[in-house]
Amino acid sequence: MPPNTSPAVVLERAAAACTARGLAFTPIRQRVLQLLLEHGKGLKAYDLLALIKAEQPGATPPTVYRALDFLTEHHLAHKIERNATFVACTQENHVEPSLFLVCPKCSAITELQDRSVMQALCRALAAAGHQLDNPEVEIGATCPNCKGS
Amino acid sequence: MPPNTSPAVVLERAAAACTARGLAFTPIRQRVLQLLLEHGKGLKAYDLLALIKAEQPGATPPTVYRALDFLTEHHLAHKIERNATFVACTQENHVEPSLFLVCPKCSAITELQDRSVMQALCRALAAAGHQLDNPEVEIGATCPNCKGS
DNA sequence: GGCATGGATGTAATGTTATAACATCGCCCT
DNA sequence: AGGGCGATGTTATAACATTACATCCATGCC
Repeated sequence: MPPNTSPAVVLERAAAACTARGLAFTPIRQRVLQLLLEHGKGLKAYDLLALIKAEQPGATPPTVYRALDFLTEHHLAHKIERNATFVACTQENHVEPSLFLVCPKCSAITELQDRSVMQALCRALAAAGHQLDNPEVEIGATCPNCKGS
Repeated sequence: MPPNTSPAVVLERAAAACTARGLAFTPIRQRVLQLLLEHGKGLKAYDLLALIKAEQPGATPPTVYRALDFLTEHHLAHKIERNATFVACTQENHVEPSLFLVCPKCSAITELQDRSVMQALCRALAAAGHQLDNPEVEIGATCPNCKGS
């Protein structure tokens, strides 16, 4: 996979994945994913709502929350809990758990897959009698751009 | 340290730490920490507010948020971002980063220190050009009690 | 003593994030 | 045609958090 997959390609993959699984990739859902992809960094639900509203004045919170629920449920987007933002998933293959590096300064999100960290983590969890719950692990980490400042 | 340090001991340690650092461990702050300790698992700010209000009817959101800000700023408590709960810190020595295991079912919080996981994590972050931001890393992990169900 | 200072708290209002509940639409299937 | 069902529209409200400004009170200084 190229370092930065273009929004168009990701969208197309998402459409294909939905078709394959019998899911409805409706215009709203598609548009929300597109906005997330175009924006790049995490977007808040109400920012998204404002963008949608510009095109579709009747939009309300449920409009975007429902689309986001769909996208996150089907692993086309992720919710970053720590700052209540949403980000498009750009990993083709989402069987492996990912680390999400969230920059506290600029809110940029970097999705990172690292087998050895995950193994160490799962081992430690198992030793404590726990079990990794969801494959999205958020880490607060200053990004390269903000590290200097 | 014994496996479960008693609330009284932790409170006393907190009071000592504040005195040593010239901080005001006021009744409200003390009471909030005490409630967190007694409760054991994560408490939401408004649950805490309800408890405080029972004793002090004039309490409002800022009353508890200010106490929580104080406690988290001075590492006497932690905020669990993923479900907006707060938990007392029970580790005596908070120089080392900790993992916070958050059970998605029952919201129990387990604080875990594991050097090897942290080292693996920091190595992976460094390789990606990032730097660990805060020493509190949250992991969604089903707890031993909920694992069966 | 008088009084300025600054941290802590009181108080009111508001901002931000998320969901509940119910109505309606449109498609597919028979 | 009509039933079923998933998606969407619509209204209201719940849940979480902050801003802004007023007040209080302990301390230190004149």
